[in-house]
Amino acid sequence: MWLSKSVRVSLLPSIAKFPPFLPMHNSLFCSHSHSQTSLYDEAVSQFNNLLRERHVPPIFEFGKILGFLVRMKQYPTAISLIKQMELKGIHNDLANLNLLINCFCHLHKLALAFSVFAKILKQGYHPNAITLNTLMRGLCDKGEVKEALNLHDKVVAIGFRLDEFTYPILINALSKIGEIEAAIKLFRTIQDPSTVMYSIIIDCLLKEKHPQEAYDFYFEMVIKGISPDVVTYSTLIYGFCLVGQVEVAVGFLNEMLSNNITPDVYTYTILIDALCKEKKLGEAKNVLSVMLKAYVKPNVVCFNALMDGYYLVNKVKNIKQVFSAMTHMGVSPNVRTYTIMINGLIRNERVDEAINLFQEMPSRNILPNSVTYSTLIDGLCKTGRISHAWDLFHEMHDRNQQADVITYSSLIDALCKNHHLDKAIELLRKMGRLNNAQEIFQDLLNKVHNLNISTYNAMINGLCREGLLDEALTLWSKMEDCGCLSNAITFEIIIFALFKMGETEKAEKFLHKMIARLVEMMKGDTLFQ
DNA sequence: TTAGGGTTAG
Repeated sequence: MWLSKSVRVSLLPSIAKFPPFLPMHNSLFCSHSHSQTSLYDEAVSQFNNLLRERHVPPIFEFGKILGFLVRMKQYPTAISLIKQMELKGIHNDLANLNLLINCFCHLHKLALAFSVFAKILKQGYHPNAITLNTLMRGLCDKGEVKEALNLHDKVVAIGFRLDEFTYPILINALSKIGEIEAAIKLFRTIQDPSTVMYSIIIDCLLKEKHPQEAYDFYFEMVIKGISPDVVTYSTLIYGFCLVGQVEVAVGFLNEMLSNNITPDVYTYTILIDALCKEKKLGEAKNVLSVMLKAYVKPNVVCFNALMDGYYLVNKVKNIKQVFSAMTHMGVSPNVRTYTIMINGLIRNERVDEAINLFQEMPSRNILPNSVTYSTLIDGLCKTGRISHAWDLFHEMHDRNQQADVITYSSLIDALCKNHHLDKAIELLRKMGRLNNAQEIFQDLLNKVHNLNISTYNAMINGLCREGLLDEALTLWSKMEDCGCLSNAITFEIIIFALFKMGETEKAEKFLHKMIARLVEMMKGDTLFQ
């Protein structure tokens, strides 16, 4: 009921009036002739020209170029150019030193970032809000949110004035680590929260599935006269689609249109993705044509969402159409495009085509990541091609792509089902060396069921041999809980391992348990096998 | 010239 006023007439019927497919030859969307590389080369060569001038040009001339390189995410280059300036005896100003901090932060080299900060202080510059905001963002990006908050508290305590950019950084960081209460608490300390701050809180609440609270924040900002912008609306549309309230999302879309806020590529992509996930491909396509008519160029994310949708409804043929439209518009596929295609082909039982696509990736300069590997490994496992999956598992390891709980689960599941216990144990051994071994092991426990006693014994033995005694005992409990009672071999494995690890007390307990079980079985006139 | 929020894959 609380949303009835904001939900206007559904836009979907009006979208449906648009023609079914799009004019792909629109020259406005074709790729530009200036490549990123040439702009980069141009910037570096201009910088070198500045360095060669007889009279040192104003520092901000260097700064302009450095700023451009930072926007292009060319952090190592920017760092090396700043070093060259210093080698020539040109002193950087505060702006350039801030920029250097920014580069180190993006490369997660916080120690170096802080050493520049020390240099700023040593040279007698007064750090400004940008300096501190950049450092705080660097800490947050590295997961050191507490340290960022400490830094904030310290500088505020000495009377330093931060600015409107500071709080979005901190609130967002708290939100992203799930500390929503702390995020809201910090938000409430700010006198005049901005649209950005409201958007962050709304986004977080919706992602944590608290639509009512999110709506309350939205309502509060409107009442206070703080206008929601295209990001706020896109966030609301995304979040309400996420909690399954698509009609509310459409209401927000209508509201943003009547407030003359133009949807951008994010807004349209969010809608296209939501419709695709509901298998409403016709409507998704219509949103795409509305988008094109509004001269908003779809990006790779948008095409990826659409392709995933087509696979979901098994329309493999349409993928080629989308793929060529994408290429025609100068949008390059990325690793997710390939992963979506590989996954879609597997879902449509076209594993060989998926393998071909996977093999084509390096020639396109796109390297498979752990999701790509896991997707293909899972497909191979499910179609019984275990040895190929096993090879890929080793390949991903060699190429520094970390296997995770999903990769291990697929493989262990398949190996257990196909009686390749030796290999399952080899995996358990690898798991033991991982940070998230416990998580993977829990998942494994959920997956293994209906195994027979010799399978359990083999796995327990494997775990014991690797010194993973806790895991072995957990598996033992699970086995007994499942009604698969230990036999003499099970006890022997566990008792031997416990003695070997010096856990004499536990070993003796097991010994007693074994004897008691033996007596019990003899009483019941059952042979102890 | 430098700093803040929203979209896609197993």
